[in-house]
Amino acid sequence: MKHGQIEALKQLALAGAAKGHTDITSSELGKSMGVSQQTASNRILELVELGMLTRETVYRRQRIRITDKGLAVLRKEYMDFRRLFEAYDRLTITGEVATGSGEGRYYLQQNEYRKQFERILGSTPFEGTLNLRVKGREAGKLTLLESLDGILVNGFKSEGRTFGDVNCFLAAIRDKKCAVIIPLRSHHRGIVEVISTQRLRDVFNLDDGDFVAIDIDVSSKA
Amino acid sequence: MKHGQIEALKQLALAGAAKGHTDITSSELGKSMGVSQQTASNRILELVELGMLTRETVYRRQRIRITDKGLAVLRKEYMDFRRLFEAYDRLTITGEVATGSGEGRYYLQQNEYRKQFERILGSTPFEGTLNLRVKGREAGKLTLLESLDGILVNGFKSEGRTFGDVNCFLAAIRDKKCAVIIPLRSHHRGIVEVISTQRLRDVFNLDDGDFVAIDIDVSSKA
DNA sequence: ATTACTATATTTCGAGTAT
DNA sequence: TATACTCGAAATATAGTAA
Repeated sequence: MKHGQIEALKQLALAGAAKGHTDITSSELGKSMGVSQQTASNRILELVELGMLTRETVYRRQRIRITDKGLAVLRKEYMDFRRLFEAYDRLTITGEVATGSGEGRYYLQQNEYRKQFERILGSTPFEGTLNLRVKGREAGKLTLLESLDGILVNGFKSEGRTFGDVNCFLAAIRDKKCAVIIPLRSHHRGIVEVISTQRLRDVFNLDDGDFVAIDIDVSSKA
Repeated sequence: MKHGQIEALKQLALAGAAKGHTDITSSELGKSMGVSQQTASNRILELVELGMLTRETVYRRQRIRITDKGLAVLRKEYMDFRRLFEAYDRLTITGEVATGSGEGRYYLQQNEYRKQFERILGSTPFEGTLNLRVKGREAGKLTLLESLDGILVNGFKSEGRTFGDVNCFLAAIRDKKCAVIIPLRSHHRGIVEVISTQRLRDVFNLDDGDFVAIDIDVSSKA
């Protein structure tokens, strides 16, 4: 099915052919679509041929109704856009508490990062990260999260080393404010790293293997 | 702006370029659009040229983000569809009580019509119509109503005369169930004709010139 | 007025291919 | 692997026009 056909269906629907009927000329339809009368006429013929419109002539105009088949096409388009514009802005990922490599602690000790995390969390961050290992369905959410733009934490150079940009999302674990950090130039490791103002293992008395759900605000921007 | 461009924008948005970014190849985009790699590549170039996308190269893939300008185009499309699928199903028209030509009463005396109106109202209709004259903005609503498909009341022949099809909508005046009838082959006269099981002038003590609001259920179908 | 046909003009596509 | 160029082919739009 061509795009011009869907556009014609849409214009006819907007003119009232979806709920009832519309009496329209091919010139008028062409004008609303930004094409010629001839092209519009063709569209109507094509759509009738496809069984998406019914047509009768009334007072030299075409009385057009969109059939259920035509309506289904429009509804599919609509659903695509709904997915786009009515997507959630919260994401909950559940993971298993795991012991990290100590890398997170090393990063949190870097003053350039600390200053920026402090602005995000509202207070000095604890010098370490909580690592949550995610698997299966939850890993898909992590992939999604990695594609989103959150709060950008700028990289820097220090002691001859390069520290890269970090993507950051505000989040909460059982209403305790925290943040998920995602190094921008790293590959997927199935680990969610969480920072907070306190040591989360202590706050919630967590041990390796405990499952924790984290609510992430994916709408958070710089 | 071409349709192919809007389709490309939509596909990129669905791939995540609206909320964040998507790393995609021109082949992949082409596949999702049902066009070749070359065409998809062209679309991306065109959209960048139009300022609707930003692009950088990451790991031999194109990291694409939709700009606010691109998002505006998608949002406009979405709004068109929303108008289509989230339209009201009630319409209130206010009109002035007027004395009709007596035609309504004549129609209501025809047994073929009476039987069908009785099925619609649930009980025998009163042998007459209440005429409401509508003007200005309200007249526009009447035009809209005339374009909708309601409950079809079939025409017939009797005493050598042809009685045409009538379009009918369930309605209510101050919670009193009634119906609006619209002869299918008549021209707009700025009059809403209302039938009910009782004489509405008596029920509400109406005189010519009184204003009455009628709530019409435009979703009512045969 | 219309619709819609035919013929021509224009656009768009994608295979081949350089980078 | 990619992207993106050229160019011949295919598809599409429109002008002119008949009914």
